[in-house]
Order: sequence, then C-alpha cells, then structure tokens
Amino acid sequence: MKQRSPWQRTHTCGELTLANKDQEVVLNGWIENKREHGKLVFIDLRDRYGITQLAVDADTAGMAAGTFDTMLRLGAEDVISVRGRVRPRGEGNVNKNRVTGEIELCVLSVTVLSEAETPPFEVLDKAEANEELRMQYRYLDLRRRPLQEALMKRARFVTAVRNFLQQQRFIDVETPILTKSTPEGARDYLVPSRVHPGKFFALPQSPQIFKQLCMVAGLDRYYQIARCFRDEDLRADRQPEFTQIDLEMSFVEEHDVLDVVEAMYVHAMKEGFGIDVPQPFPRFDFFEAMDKYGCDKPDLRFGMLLQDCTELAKKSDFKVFAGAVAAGGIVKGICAEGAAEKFSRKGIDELTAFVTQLGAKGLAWAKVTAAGVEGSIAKFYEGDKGKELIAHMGAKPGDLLLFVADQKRVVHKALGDLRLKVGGILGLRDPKVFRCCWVLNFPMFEWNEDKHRWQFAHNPFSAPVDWDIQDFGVDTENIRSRAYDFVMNGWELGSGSIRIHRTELQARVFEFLGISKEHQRANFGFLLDAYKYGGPPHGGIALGVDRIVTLALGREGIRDVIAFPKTAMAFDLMAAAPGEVSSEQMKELSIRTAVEPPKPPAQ
RNA sequence: GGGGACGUAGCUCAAUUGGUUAGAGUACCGGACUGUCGAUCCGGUGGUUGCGGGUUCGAUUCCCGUCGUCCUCGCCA
Repeated sequence: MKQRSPWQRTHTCGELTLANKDQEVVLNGWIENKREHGKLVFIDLRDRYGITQLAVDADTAGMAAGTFDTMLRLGAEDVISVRGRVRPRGEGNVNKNRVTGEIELCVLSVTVLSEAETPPFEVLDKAEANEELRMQYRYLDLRRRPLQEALMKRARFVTAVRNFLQQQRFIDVETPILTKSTPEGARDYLVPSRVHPGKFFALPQSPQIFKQLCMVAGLDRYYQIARCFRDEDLRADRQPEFTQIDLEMSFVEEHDVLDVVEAMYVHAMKEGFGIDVPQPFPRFDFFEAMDKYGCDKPDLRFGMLLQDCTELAKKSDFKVFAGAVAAGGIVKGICAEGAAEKFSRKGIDELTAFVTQLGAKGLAWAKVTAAGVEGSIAKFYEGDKGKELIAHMGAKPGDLLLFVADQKRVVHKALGDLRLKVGGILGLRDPKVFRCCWVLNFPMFEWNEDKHRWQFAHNPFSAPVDWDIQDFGVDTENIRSRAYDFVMNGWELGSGSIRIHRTELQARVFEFLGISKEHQRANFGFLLDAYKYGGPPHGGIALGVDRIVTLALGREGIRDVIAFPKTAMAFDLMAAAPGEVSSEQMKELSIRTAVEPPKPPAQ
C-alpha cells in the first residue's frame, strides 16, 4: 500500500458524496470562506477539484483538543489539512450548486500547513480586482475557478491534438529556441552570445524553416506545440510569446493538409471543450471570400452576404452610385433581414459614421416596405426601379438595405466590417456557435505603400499556384500562392501553405522581393542548400492555440487562457521582467546599453 | 510611434461641474450568534486622492509633465 503521512489527503475537495457517508477522511486545501455561528462554524475548503464544506461543531464527540479554537482563528487562503467524518447535510441544507453539496465534513482535527496573509484581493470566481493587480499576483488569480478551468481545458485540447497527430504518424520534434534572426517579418527577440562576442541568437518567430528542413530530412510528418516569439506591440489577442500547433507534411497537396487539420480540429474541439464543430468546413477561394464577405476571414455564423449592385447602379439616377461606377469603382449592398425597425434614423447615422471612419464616403440605405423602399436613396428608386432593387437584393418588407459605393478595396473593407457590426447588433454572432472555414489561394504578393515595393503576403516559402511561372513582375497582384487560412467565427486561427521545394524557384522569389544573393545566403543559405540535396514537395500549417482556446471558452482576450501573461507593454508584472542585469553579466556578453542609468534621487 | 479611457481605504467604487473633517460596500480586527453556503447583527482600524510641478484664498476636481494598466491605429512575413 502507498505510504501516506497522517496529514495527507485521502480525497480531494471535489469528490466526496453520500457514497462516502460515515467514512473518516482527510482533506487538504485552501480556506475559501468561513461562516461563524457561535459554537458552529462552516468553512469552505477549496482545491483544484472543488469545494467541500467543513462543519466545525464545538460539541463534536472525539474532536481533538484545540481544534475549534484553531479553526476560529484561521481565515481566507490559509492552507490546512482536516480530518473528519463525512455526514449527510440533512433536509433543507443541501447545496445543489456543488457536487459535494449533499455532504459536509464533520471536523475532528486540523493541521495548519501554511498560514496566509490577507490577500491583496479576494479569490472569488468572479474577478473583482483589476487586471493589473491580478497579473502582479497571478498565482492568486490562478486559484480562481474560471482560470483553472481555462488551463485545464486548454491542456485537454492540446493533449487531444497530440494524440490525434501521433495516431496520424506525425512526429513531435523540438526545434531550436536559440536560432537565427530572420530579416523579414516581425521584430526578433535577441539573445547575445557569450562565446561569440558581438553576435546574437534570435528567438524563433515560428519554427517555419526548421520544420521544412524536417521534411528535407525525410521525417515525412512533423508537428510541435511550439512557442513563438514576436517583438511587436500587443493587443487583447496578441502576446509577445504565444503557442502554435505547428505541423508539416511531405508529398501532399492542399486538400491533404486541410483534411488532416480539419479532422484534428473537430476531434480536439470535442475532446477539449465538448464543442461540436459542424463539418465539412467550407473552402473559399480568396477572391470569393472577399466578394461575399468583404474580408479574408469570413464569419459564417450568419448570412447577410455582400451583393454586387454595380450593374444596377450604372443606370441609376443616383449620382453617388453612377459616379462611383464611372470612376472605376463598384457598388455593393447587404440586406439585414427584419432590421428595418431595429435601426432608427440615429442608429443609421451611427452606421454611417462607422463606415466613414473606414474610408467610405457615405452609407446609402433603404428600408423595404410593402410598397417599395424608403430612406436615403428612396427617391431614386421609386416604382419599378425600387422593385428591381428589392428583387436583386432578395429583400422582403421589414429588411434594411445598406450600400457602399467606392473603389473595390474601400467597399469591401467598409461593408465587410459593417456586416460584422450589424450582425453583432442583431445578435447573429452567438459566441456559443462555432463555424469554421478555409480560405485558399491568397495573392502571393502585396504592395507595401511605405517601402514602395512588393512583399510576400504569407511567407516567402509559399509556392505559387503556377509552378512554372517565369516572371513575378508581370501582373504581380494577380499571382496566387498556395497559401491558406483557417478561420473560425471571423478569427484567423491558422495559416499555412504548400511550400516551394526547389532551390531555383525559391531563389527567384527572394530575388523578386529584392533580397540580394548575399542576403539570401546569409539568412536562408542552409534552406537553399538543403533543397539542393532533394527536397520533397511539402506543406503545412500553424494554428494559434491561445486564440482557439479563447474563442472556445468565450473569453475576452488571450491573457485569460495563458497562465503567466504579459501586459500590453510586454512586461511581466509578477516577475518584473524584463529587468536590469549586472554590469558583470553585460561585460561577459560584450554588450553595453545606450540607455542612461537612472539618476539617483536628489538629496 | 499616434489616439482614447482609467488611476481615490487591502479590493470595488462615490464625492454636487473648485469649497467644511474625502464617503459607501467588501475585506481586515473585536464582540454576539448551532444550520450557514458571498451567513446575519453590533462596534472598530484603515487615505501621500499614482508621482512631480503649475493655476487658485482653496485642487480628488482645472492645466502641464511623468509613470502604470486597458482599448485601439500603425506594426504583427
């Protein structure tokens, strides 16, 4: 039999029920709450598994001397071991909100394992303290059930992913954390090398190159729950270090990757969170997604698709419409079902302000009635013209029609965001509903206005749809890459591609992007070299674990699902990191800071 | 780097558009209480109003700077 010290628990705080009636048990945990009634005291004892009520009755036969007084003295967050007898609570005293609510532990003795100072905030299920304080005392915040639940479900999800991939013959491979700076992309976190004075490692922005090298190595299927580091400014959905499900497969085409990931995702969502994600995930061509949803990450929880009205607008008397078309633009509209009476004149003004902020010149609108349309564009759409518009939009009385006329880019941005906003107002974006999709064939390059040159849209290793393409300079904006995104509820959760696996093509992409031969050699030489020795066709994807868990649990931001997150200024309030280091350490690393040491306060 | 919001008791907030001794709930401390479950009742301790400067007879309140937190744009292949 396993050895157990007298103070060690026989059960957790979440498992005792009527089945344990009359048993003598030992529980360990934190005091959550105490309710005194003179000679009777109730204490809620908490551990990860639940809460059990302790009843300390001064008149209990066989109670160890001093137990009652000790219990009276103890308070919130003290850590104790209690020995007692399980007893039913009796009629009218059952707490149905708790698994252990039908019993209580009649305390016979107590051992104080650790006394706690009054905590800086109360450890309650509901977070009442502000985030700054909660991050500073993260270990206290993590005692709260919602946070523990997030960590447990996250762990279950990740385990399900591992099990699935392992079964699909993927190999979990660890790639370096100390690696090489990549010239493009996000800013790197750098680590100075002691033995190579003046030289620096970079923390990986992703294991991208290494996983491709795993393919060249013949591992065939690689995966890793990988930590990635990017030194960019943060957001609610962004941390300087974050976790990806990173995978790569050899001898595959898009559908092979998508099929595996889709099956993995459905499995892990069910195992981790009990969420049923409906399949199959629709697969959109990039331009199809843009046309229908105005963005490359469609929220499929509701319809309200963008509908092209350019042809109708062409012959319109409404100068805003006709004018936009004449200027080479387009006109599109959305139909918000039954929304006519939900938006007052003021409400529509707010929507107008919203799209104006996004670059649109205005918002044309019409409420559909039995007789036709009324609203800002009604006088241009009287009689048959109005009927034609209604028919074109597939609208019925009570619907609200919203239109934007401008250059395509502006229309898609404004109407795409407006669709989300109106959908939100109408309650069509239920956080408990989950709809996934794929978006394929992204443009290979995008124009960088500031740097005045083309840059890759996904990553420089994504293959073009046309393997034999000779000149990237011709019709550049229409060159498509074999890149794809994984999207759920309007959030981009993953991104990947079929890669280039030939030296020559990879070199030409780099060349087109203005990365010199020397630069290529210095930064990607080992990848280009690797391809010389036989690189298999391959492709993969990386999914953002933090975002997936956040969305699945309906939390506000990814900080809620990360054990020890950093602030918006990338600062760890608990550890006070980053911090200063000694001059000896600096000297050893051959580095000097350009920051003036803080002046000592004036005497 | 830009914009916005916030910073008052351990915690969450209030304080009359600049005016008496900065209040409440909760936590904490003391007391009462044998069926509570965010127990209840009575009493009490607790404040550099983030920090620095300015305007004013007088600043939690107005102004400038600074620090911190959050949101957001840029940025994030």
